[in-house]
Amino acid sequence: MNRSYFARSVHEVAHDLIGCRLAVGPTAGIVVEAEAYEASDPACHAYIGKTTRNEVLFGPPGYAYVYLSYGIHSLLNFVTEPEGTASAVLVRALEPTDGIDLMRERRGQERLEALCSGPGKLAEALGVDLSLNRADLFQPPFELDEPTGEWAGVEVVTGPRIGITKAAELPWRYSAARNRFVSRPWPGLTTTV
DNA sequence: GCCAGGATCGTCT
DNA sequence: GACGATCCTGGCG
Repeated sequence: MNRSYFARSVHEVAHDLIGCRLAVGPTAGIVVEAEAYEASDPACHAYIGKTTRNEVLFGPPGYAYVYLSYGIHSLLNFVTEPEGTASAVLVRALEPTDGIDLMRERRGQERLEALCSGPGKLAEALGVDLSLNRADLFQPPFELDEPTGEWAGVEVVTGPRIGITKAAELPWRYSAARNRFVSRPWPGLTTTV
């Protein structure tokens, strides 16, 4: 994987990230849920124009956008599309694979399903905080790899995004089908390939 | 199992 | 001064 992977449509990237392996330091997991936020989208932080906080969204792709939600949780995004076009993929859930004991320690939770099944949870489990805002996804501590083995060609389903009030009806949430680590299961999903 | 409530702070008006 | 791209706990059935 290289930087041009992120220079595509935010929707393509969000879809294709499902099944990819994301490592941050000694912890890692498979991406099983992600959401797309594009510049023309009222729910996107870039919608209001460039500010100090969202500046990285307007820059080149393949960088991390991390911000604080509800004053408590750090949320991890990947900047997509060419420089000048502001969009990002929110990483919403992982299936844990590496450093699981460390994740348990950081999260204060034992259940495997409770470690990375939500954007705030996975950031805490991976040790992602505001200091990683603007970090290059192609440099340590990040490591990203395309799907291998059973994850190659995994079935992806789409549905409405979660936890937003603006443009909540757009089906820009992507997740692995039949996966118990997604942040929230739902009935009647549309299946894509 | 479901729901209500509270924690907590950077960012923007 | 208000508002979140959230999470956990406790109460109730």
